Amino acid sequence: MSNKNVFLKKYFLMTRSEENYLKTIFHLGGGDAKSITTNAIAEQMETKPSSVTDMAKKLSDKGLVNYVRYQGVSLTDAGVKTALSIIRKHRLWEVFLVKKLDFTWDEVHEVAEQLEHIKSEKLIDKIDELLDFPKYDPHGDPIPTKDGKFQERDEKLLSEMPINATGVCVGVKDSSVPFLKFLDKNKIALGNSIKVLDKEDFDNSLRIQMEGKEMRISHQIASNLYVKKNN
Amino acid sequence: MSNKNVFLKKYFLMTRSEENYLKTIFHLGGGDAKSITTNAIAEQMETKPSSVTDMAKKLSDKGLVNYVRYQGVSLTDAGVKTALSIIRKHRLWEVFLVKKLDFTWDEVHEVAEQLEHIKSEKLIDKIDELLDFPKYDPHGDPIPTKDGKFQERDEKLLSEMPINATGVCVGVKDSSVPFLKFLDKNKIALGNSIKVLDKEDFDNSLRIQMEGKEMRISHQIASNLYVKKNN
DNA sequence: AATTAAATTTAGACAAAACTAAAAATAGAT
DNA sequence: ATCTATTTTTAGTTTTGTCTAAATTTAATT
Repeated sequence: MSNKNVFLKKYFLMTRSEENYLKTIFHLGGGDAKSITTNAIAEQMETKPSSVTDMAKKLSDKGLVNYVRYQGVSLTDAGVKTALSIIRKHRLWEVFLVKKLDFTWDEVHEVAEQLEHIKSEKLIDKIDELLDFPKYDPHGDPIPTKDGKFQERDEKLLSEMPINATGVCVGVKDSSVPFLKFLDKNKIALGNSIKVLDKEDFDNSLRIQMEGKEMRISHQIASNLYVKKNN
Repeated sequence: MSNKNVFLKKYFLMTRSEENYLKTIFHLGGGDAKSITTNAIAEQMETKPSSVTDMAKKLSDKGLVNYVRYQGVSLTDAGVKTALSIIRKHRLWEVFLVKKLDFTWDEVHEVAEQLEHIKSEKLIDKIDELLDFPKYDPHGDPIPTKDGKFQERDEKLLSEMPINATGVCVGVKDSSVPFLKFLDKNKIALGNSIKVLDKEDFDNSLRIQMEGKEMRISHQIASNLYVKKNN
């Protein structure tokens, strides 16, 4: 193997497992210099803390995480960049599946988990172009740009909106299959207009108007729906 | 793990490596009850014969190949079925890349090698539908149907056509990047009409008419181009 | 039929990524 | 400040897929 390839191997070739760790650490907040514990990562990934320790060392050797024994890990700049590129691929594939292949929003995650590891810059850029450069995935999560810029949104959980506030559904916090199916069944979709009519102190449930229709929403639901407030 | 999943694991879950072996064995002719030697497989896959032996045992245990020590392997019916499903995915993805994402035909193989291992029946069926159920991939190779039917074509190598015979370019035997780029540069494309004008005994080169334009073709090229003869 | 060359398999080792069980370090509570 | 409960790491093992080197079988030749 040539010197050049040794370089490539060390700095660019990521295994599927390494990519999944970076993604998880990012989602747990490890991109903001915050240290994430091995336990937290293990729980999220349904693996054992000892496995996380092994991987932390490997990713640290590659310069992708800062790891201090017993203190947890955080992502380096290179780690953040890599994590964002995987998240970008994941979310673009989700949009592709929904827009081009008629998948429902509760079906896309599992397949995107596989597609996000396909290695071809041209492929994902062309998919991006085919979809006309979408800004959000089917669950309302923002899609990082090619150069790793992350669009943060000014959104609130429905449960945190005051009475009489109006807005638009823009995302879900919980994107599990049962929750998404529940939303479908109750005709709650991203893009829907929302007005908070009343809050019930007793159980924290809400009375809202959605697309003109009045309905009651439990706290459980309201605390998993993101709304962009009208100003 | 439940009993059901043990069943699934043994009979359905194929690793990437197992899938690549089955595909290679099929391409070497192991689907026609013919025995393929470990050496041939090793050479094709750029691996060592001892590694092939190991995998032969594993695939035999799974009922996907017939393996007799020192005699080589051939695919069982289940093995053929699995190989065809991977080849189907590979070729459909190639069509997708060319038709929907403007890849050139020399760029698609490498990416399709990755995409062919994505596990989602719905995904590949939807891709098939999006492409309007294509019968051939960008190199003219037939795409197996969902139920594993393989469309054989009545095609000849250009080098085997008699003088004055006419036909249409339908495929390439060698689909390496240099050969495909050569064809592009010389405006030789699938679908082009062809007439054999003359054969040169000295070096086996051909004088042909392609889309009305006369050109000289070396034996090397002619023996890697498939032509469908007009009747 | 014996010998030799080539192909194939076995045995043992390694790397990646996971695990278990035991040891070590940290943090919380008195 | 010490003790204990929890967290984290270490050490050693497992599985998958690969490798090398040695042993074995097959095939070819005389």
